[in-house]
Amino acid sequence: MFSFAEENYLKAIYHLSNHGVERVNTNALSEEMKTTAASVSDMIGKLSKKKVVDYQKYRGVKVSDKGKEVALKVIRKHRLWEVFLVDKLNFHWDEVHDVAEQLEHIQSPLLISRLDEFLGFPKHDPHGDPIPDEHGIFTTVKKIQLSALEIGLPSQVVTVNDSGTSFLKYLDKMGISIGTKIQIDDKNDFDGSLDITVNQNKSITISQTAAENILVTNL
Amino acid sequence: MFSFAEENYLKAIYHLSNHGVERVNTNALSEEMKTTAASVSDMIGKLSKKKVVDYQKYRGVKVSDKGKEVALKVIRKHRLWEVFLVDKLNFHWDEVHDVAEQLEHIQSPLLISRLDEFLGFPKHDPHGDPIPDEHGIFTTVKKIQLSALEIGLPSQVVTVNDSGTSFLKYLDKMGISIGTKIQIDDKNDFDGSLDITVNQNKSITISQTAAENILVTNL
DNA sequence: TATTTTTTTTAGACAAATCTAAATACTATA
DNA sequence: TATAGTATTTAGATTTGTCTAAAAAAAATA
Repeated sequence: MFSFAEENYLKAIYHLSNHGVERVNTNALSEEMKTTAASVSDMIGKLSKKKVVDYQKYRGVKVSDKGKEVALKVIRKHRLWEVFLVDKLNFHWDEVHDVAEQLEHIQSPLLISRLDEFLGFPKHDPHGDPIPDEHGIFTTVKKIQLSALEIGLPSQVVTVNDSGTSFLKYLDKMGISIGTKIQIDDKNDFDGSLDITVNQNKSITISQTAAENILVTNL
Repeated sequence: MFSFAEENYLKAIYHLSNHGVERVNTNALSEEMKTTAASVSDMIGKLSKKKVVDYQKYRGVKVSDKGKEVALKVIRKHRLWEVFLVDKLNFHWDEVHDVAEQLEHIQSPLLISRLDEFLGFPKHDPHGDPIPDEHGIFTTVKKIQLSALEIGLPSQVVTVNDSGTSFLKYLDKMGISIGTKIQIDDKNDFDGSLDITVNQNKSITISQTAAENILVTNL
């Protein structure tokens, strides 16, 4: 039905458009896909002909209802496989992305429903991102950047913005993972770094960059 | 390193050449791959340039040492995934082939070694075929076609030659699976069918075709 | 051994996904 | 609003894997 390349483009468009709301421009997409603007133009033309994106020349692109459905199916598969890798095969959360990028293209509805069941119908992947159900429905909690949290308010880590290995390893070292309770003790204005208390027992300082990539929810 | 198509060709050549012993001719390969002889010629040329097959024009092809290694890796992955599907996701043995054909191309040595461990280092897939270890080594038992078994000798099913759904469903109906004990009571010369006793308690008659596709070992 | 039949290879084309380079459209600025 | 600069698209090529049709080689048969 859809090639790997087409599925990857749909996923990227969906992602960059904030779940299909805004239009995505060609250059942003070429950067995300690590390819040229010309290639993006070509592919968007094809996707448009297949009615999975709404495309207006020079005006960017967004997924159609059908395209959103395809994108969500791929995302569902990606995240379920990530749970499998971490929960069953003892992968570390910074090791799963590349493998899941491959596994997400396996075509077999039966496989995915059985995998979902085998994993106990998880609602979130190892990075805290929600897993859409077979109809593409998923729940979101209201989340803010840790850097935007008020001093003194208790919060809990729900997800991270950067799935790169180096960031995830940094979080490990700091003792921060999905579900970790965090409270800001003080903000250092000169560099934006934050003094925080982790799980009510450990005080550390983290950079502004790190704090912007940690998303928390108020408790 | 190798495309899906290349991996599939190597696997087919290895298979048709009886584990790389004999030369495989173009037509046999085109039938196996469900493609044209011209396409096979093209692909063999590419594989030959990559030194994974030994190719002589008009004289057929066989895998080189390097090619055998690649083929065995793919076969190992295919069979491990089949075990996963049957043991963990409750697939039936006639449902696993198509999905495993996709999963066998996932590239991640870590994934495969972890999967192997998770499955308890299985030695055989659900159809009774041996699973090569990470070095491509696997053990075989001496097996003969059920149709070639002598009357009266006890035997046990080790594998089946035809992994098609209809054959596997037929075996289920007959109460035959990997490990089933079979003894031939009589051979009917006019059509080659066999009267057999299954697991020492059930007498049935099976066709010559079926008997040729069931491989047993003497007990 | 000459001829027919079968098998295999070559030639030329096509679709998918990509690229570079050039052309075009849009945007921002003077 | 004309112009410079940026973003986007088109044109033309390339690679991979496939195809059909034709040519060439090998095998079978008379």
